[in-house]
Amino acid sequence: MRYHKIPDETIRRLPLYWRAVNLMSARGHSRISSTMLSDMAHINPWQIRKDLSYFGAFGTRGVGYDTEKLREKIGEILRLNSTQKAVLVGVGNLGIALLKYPGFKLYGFDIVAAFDNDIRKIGQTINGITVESISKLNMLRRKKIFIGILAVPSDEAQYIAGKLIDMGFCGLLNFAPLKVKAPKKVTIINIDIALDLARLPYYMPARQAGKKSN
Amino acid sequence: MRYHKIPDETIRRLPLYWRAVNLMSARGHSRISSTMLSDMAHINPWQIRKDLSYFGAFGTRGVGYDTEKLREKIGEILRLNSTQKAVLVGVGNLGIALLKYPGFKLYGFDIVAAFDNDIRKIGQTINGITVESISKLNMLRRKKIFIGILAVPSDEAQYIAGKLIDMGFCGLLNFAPLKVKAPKKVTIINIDIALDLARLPYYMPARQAGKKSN
DNA sequence: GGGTGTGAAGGGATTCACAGCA
DNA sequence: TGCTGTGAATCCCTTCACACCC
Repeated sequence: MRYHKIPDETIRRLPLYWRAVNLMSARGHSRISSTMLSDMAHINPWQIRKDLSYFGAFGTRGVGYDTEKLREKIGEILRLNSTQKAVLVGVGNLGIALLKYPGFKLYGFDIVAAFDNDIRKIGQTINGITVESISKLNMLRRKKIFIGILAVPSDEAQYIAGKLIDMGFCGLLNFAPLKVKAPKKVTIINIDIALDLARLPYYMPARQAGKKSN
Repeated sequence: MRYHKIPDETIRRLPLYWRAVNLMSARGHSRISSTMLSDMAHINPWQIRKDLSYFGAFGTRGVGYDTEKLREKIGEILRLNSTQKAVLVGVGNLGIALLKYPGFKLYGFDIVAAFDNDIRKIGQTINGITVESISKLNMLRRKKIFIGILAVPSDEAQYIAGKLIDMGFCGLLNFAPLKVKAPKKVTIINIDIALDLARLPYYMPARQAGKKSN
């Protein structure tokens, strides 16, 4: 397969494969087939094969994929093979949960600093990170960090995002429930918890969802 | 437009419209056009019109949509017009953040109970909710609650989900990074924070993402 | 004129079916 | 035989263009 634009959906699935392959690697499997991956990631085997084939043919026909090679390859594509430093802004309830969240490590993410403008938060140490004042964001300039996690209130999100972008940040994970405006070179991934929850009742049986509350 | 299957993507966008319409309603606009909605939700006007048209024609040509009517209608489709009771299981850092999260209210969600199996958590009151032991989940049976929010560790998620489903829950919001197995009648929406973050470096300029950490 | 509603066209992603190779 | 790799077919969603009605 040559000269093909890679579907966005494929990129969305790759982290799933990465996780499955890592697990298989940890379990000592040196070979892995698309069917095994399918069982772990809950994605059709042909979908997996097609996704992987966008990046070249690194399996062996009749055999499967070499676990380590596949791990290395997916990591290379997603750029997860080396540690990614990230910065958290907003140390509220959500921010604290993120600072303590163990799941980032699996993908090589490391939150190395945290900022807040609440005087009561500044100076606190959470999970080894000491919270700094937002006015000290500038101290990041020479640290070559490009990923920011925004856990600030909606009305501050745009302002903080702007500051980070000015400082050279080009990847933001935004938890505020609004669309942050940014130049095209900056990638923003939004996680809006309530928005996802909001479509749950639609899929539920009518009798159970949407009852008048008594 | 008749007899059309409604695209899943349309359902995914409806909460966005709901939020925009509510905001316009609060601001006192009695009429709203697809262009105005577009500005707020950052979705093309023709996409909005098509999405809405799947459910009938409730705009007025040459004029736009009646704000209240549209609000009522979208709320009816998503079943957000009446308060939705939900239950939280897992009062760790993330669980606490969710209990205090103000964003659910906008969509009419109300967390009415919280459960954990950590003895130190049980009895604590967070945001007006007293944490109960998981062994007391049964007390929900007659309360007619059908939505559960799972903020438990991965290795407990499947077990807890099973318990809730046995009790008649049919909508789950799962934060554990794994696919929970459930009968088809149960809808599970997954939010996997790290998974979303994991594709950020892919979109970033090569020079900035994936550098060997020094 | 102005904004909605919608069939039709276009574009993308998924699924299929099978060729190709160990 | 077994499993990957991939063009082709299919399906689904988005976008367009314009009919329609205020």
